[in-house]
Amino acid sequence: MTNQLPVIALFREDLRLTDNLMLTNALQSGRPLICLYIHDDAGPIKRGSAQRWWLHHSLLALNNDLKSRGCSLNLRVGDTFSIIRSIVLQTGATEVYWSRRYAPYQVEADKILMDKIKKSGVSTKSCKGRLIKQPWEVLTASARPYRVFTPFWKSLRNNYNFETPLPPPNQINGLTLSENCCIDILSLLPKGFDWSAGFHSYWQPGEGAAQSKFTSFLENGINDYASDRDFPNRPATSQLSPHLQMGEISPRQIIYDAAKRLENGTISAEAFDKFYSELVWREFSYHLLYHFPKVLDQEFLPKFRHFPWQHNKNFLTLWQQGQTGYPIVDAGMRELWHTGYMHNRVRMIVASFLTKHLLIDWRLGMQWFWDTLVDADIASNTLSWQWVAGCGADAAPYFRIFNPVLQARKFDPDNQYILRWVPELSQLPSKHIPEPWTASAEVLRQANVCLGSTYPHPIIEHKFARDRALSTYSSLNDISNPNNGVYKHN
DNA sequence: TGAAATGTTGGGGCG
DNA sequence: ACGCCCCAACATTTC
Repeated sequence: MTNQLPVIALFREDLRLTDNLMLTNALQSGRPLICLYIHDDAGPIKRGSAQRWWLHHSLLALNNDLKSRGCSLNLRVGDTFSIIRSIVLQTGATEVYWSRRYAPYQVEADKILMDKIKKSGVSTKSCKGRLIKQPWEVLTASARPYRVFTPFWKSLRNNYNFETPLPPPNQINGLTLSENCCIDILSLLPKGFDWSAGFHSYWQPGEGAAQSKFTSFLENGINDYASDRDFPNRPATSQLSPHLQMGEISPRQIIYDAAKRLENGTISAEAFDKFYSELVWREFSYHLLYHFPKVLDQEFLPKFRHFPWQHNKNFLTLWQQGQTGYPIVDAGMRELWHTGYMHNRVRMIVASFLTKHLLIDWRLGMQWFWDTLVDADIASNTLSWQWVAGCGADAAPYFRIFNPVLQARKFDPDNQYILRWVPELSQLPSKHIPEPWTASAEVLRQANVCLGSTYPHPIIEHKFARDRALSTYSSLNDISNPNNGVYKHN
C-alpha cells in the first residue's frame, strides 16, 4: 500500500509536458502524481501585469494538456510551504519534485522551502530547469564566472552536445484533490480597464501553441533569421520569448531540434549559429544574475553607481505613452502597450533613448518593461537594460548612442513599422515620417499633421541630448570621480 | 547589436 | 593636356 502514496509535481516556471525533467522524474517514481501549481505572491519581485495575463491562459492550457493525459492541474493560492504541508497531511505524499529556479531571491526561497519540507519528513527533488546549462556549469579556465559574452558563448557551445529532449508522457496517473480552486481565484487578469483586450489577436499561450509556432519557425522562418531579425516589420524572429519565459517550451529542445535540421541540411549554418547565440544571450543573463546577484538593482560596473540620473516624471510618462515625438520610439512604446511585446531592435532604440537622450534611470525603464512585457524575464530584462545603459557586463560603450532617425531609416526603410503604430503620420511624404519636424508647415498641413496637437514635437533635441549624454557619461572616466575605481563586485 | 567628425580618393567640370 | 577645384563615396578616427 505504501507504494501507492502520491508524489507532488510542483509546476512553477515550467508549464509544459515535453522535455520536463521534473515531470519525467516524478513519473519515474511510479506513484500517482499530484500536479500542483501554487500562486504564491510572496517574495520581492512579483510577476508583471502582462505576464499575469499570460500565466492565466498558460495554466488553463496546461490543465487541458494534463486532462488529455488523464490527469489535471491542482491550483492553489497562498504560501507554498503551508499548502504543500496540508496536501501532504491530507494525501500522505512522500516527495516533492520541482524545477530549479535561478534568480537570487528564488534560489534563497527554494533553499528555505527545501529545508522546511525536509524537516517535515518529506523528501524533495530539484531538477534542471529553464536553461541549457546550469549557471555553475559554464566557467572560465580559472573556474570563475564569465563577464564577457563571446568567450561565454564559445565555451558553452564547445561544451554542449544537444541533449535529446524528453518526450511528453502519454498517460499520467494523477490525483485531483476535491478542494481544487478555480483559476479566477488567482485573480491574474486585469481588473477594471482591460488593457489586455488586444492580446488574444497576437498571442496564444500554452505549450501546444509554442510547439507549433516553433515548428513553423524552423520550417519557414529561420533561414532568414540572421539577415532579417533586425527589421521590426519583417516576421523574422521566432516570437518564442513569452513561451520560453513561462517554460512552455524548453531551450534544450529548441536547440536540439534546430541542430537536427542543421544536420539534415534544411537550415543554414549561419541561421543556426545566430539563433543559437541569441538563446545563449538569455543564458548569459542568467549566468550573470546568478553569480552577481546584486545586478538585480545595482549597476554591474561600479563607476555607474552614482550616475546623475535626471528625475523627470513628465518625460518618463511621455516615453511610456509613446509620445516622445520620435516616431520610431513612439511606435515601439505603443507596440509594447498594445501587444505586450516589442521587437528587439526597437527595444534597444527606446532603451537607448530613455537612458541616453533623457538620462532617466535604467531601473525605471526596466520596471516599465517588467510590468508590460508578456515575455518579461528577470535575467534578460535586467541585464539587457544594463547593457544598453552601458553599466552592465560587456555593455554597449557609453558613446554608443542610437540616433532614432537613422535607426528608423536603416531598419524600417519603408516606414511600415512606424505607420502601424503611429498612423497619424501616414499622409506625410515618406522621407519626413521618421522626423516629421523637418517637414515644412505647408507639407505638414497637407498631411493633416499638426505638431504639438495631432503628434508631439520632439521632447528633446537630438544633438543637444547626444552631447549632454556624451559629456555626462564621459565624466565617469574622470580621474577625480570617486566612483572611478577598480571594479568590485559585491 | 552606432554616429558623427575627419581624412582620403578619384572622377569630372572647367579654365 | 594639365592642374585645380568640387564633392561624392568611401575609409578611418573619435566620441
